[in-house]
Amino acid sequence: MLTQTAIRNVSQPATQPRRAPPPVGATMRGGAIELMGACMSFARNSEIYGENEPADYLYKIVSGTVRTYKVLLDGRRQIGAFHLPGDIFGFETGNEHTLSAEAITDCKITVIKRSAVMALAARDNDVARQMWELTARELQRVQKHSLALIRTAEERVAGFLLEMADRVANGGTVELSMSRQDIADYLGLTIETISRTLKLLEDAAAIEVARRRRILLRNRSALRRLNA
Amino acid sequence: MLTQTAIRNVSQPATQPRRAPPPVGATMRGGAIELMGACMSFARNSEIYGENEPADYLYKIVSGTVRTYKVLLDGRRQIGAFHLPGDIFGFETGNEHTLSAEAITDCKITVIKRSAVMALAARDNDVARQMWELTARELQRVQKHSLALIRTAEERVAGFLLEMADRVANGGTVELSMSRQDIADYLGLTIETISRTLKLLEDAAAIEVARRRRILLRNRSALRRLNA
DNA sequence: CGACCATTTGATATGGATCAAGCGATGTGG
DNA sequence: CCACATCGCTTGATCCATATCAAATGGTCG
Repeated sequence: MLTQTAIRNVSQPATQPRRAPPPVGATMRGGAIELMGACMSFARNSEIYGENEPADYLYKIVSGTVRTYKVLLDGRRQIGAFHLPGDIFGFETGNEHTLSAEAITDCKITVIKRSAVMALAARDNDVARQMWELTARELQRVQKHSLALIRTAEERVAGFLLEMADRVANGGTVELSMSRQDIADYLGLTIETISRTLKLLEDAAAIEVARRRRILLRNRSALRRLNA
Repeated sequence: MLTQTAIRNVSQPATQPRRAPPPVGATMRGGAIELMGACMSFARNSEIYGENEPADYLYKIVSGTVRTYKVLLDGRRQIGAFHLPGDIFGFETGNEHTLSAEAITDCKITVIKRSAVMALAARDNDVARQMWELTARELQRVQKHSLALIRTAEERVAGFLLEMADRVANGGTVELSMSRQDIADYLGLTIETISRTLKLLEDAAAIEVARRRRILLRNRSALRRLNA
């Protein structure tokens, strides 16, 4: 049984324990940091961590989608990122999370103690380098996203679809795991604008909305043109 | 003699050589990375590096202000960051700069070969750690900025003033080194909106525009309220 | 089948952009 | 030293993209 909360609300405690039980450690294998924590499950819409909580763990997604976000005083929500299988999230500069994280779909996530990684990084500077690269890659993603936020609705949506296509595309098909509200809060638009813009792109034969969350990219260069 | 170009134009070659002559090396001193490059001068509005150029150097500002930015196909310019004395900029994940950098005022900048830092980081993982922290801090700054971009004009301007106050404030006085156009391109607004919003804040007794680029913060909590 | 929610669609409102002067510093050439 | 040009900024009038408000629709799940 899954709790299905109104998206605008603070998510409820889910069927899964909200807090990570102490996971074990980290090691290097095949050039990548292997996370050796417990593999935990998170139910749809459950909180993984909250803003301002101590950032004691790193998270690597095995399956499912995660959103990180911030809620302003007046209730507006800004989604900072969508994380997909393979992505590592939750690392911070300081000791506290600056955003909250929630499971968009049911998720399996490997959790690792941050202190373990830090200790490893202090000894093995290959690990340190990888953490740096991870951070740098994230920096570039956020930088790109912040550029996107000054653009028109059409450009933002086109850019979003191309981004998702790069990450989850199966041929020309993009299967979206997030709602229109999530997309809106990611792009700084409203659901109505998302909806209308998708139709606009469809009318322009750039995409096809097959099922609500299944988008077919019919003309990527048209989308890319909007993205320059 | 300083070239004073229209801000919307590509900046011209200045009196100073645009490309860095090979600087020397890096070392650790007192827990911070000391940049041992040539200390170069850049004239106002001269280019420090361009988007897509190889990122062979890191830059540390001794004096002056720098903007990093990107110009979209249609001519819109987005400023990614303002860098002030003490700031290090120009480090990238990849081998190319993703933004261009220009001197807003005449600048003195210490330049260091990236390869030297990387080599040092490979041996000394204290250096590696510092580079990581630098990147992480930058990530947080960009994340904060991208949050700002979905807000109202008033909130963005208030946030900008508070940010600058933290960085350059002399008591309640903020001396801005950048033009209204720079601020506009940083906040994703127009100069007209910047101007009107400043007046709005002035009418609300939150600030006082003493000289055009000298802003007095009269009521920070009012500004902070806008920034929640 | 029926209820609920996510999404779409339509009508209207509005914040900020755009277009167009006007103004006041700063610098320049006469 | 002043007249004038220029540039950065402000102010005003209008426009437009997107938000907001309000139904209608349709997919999903009990």
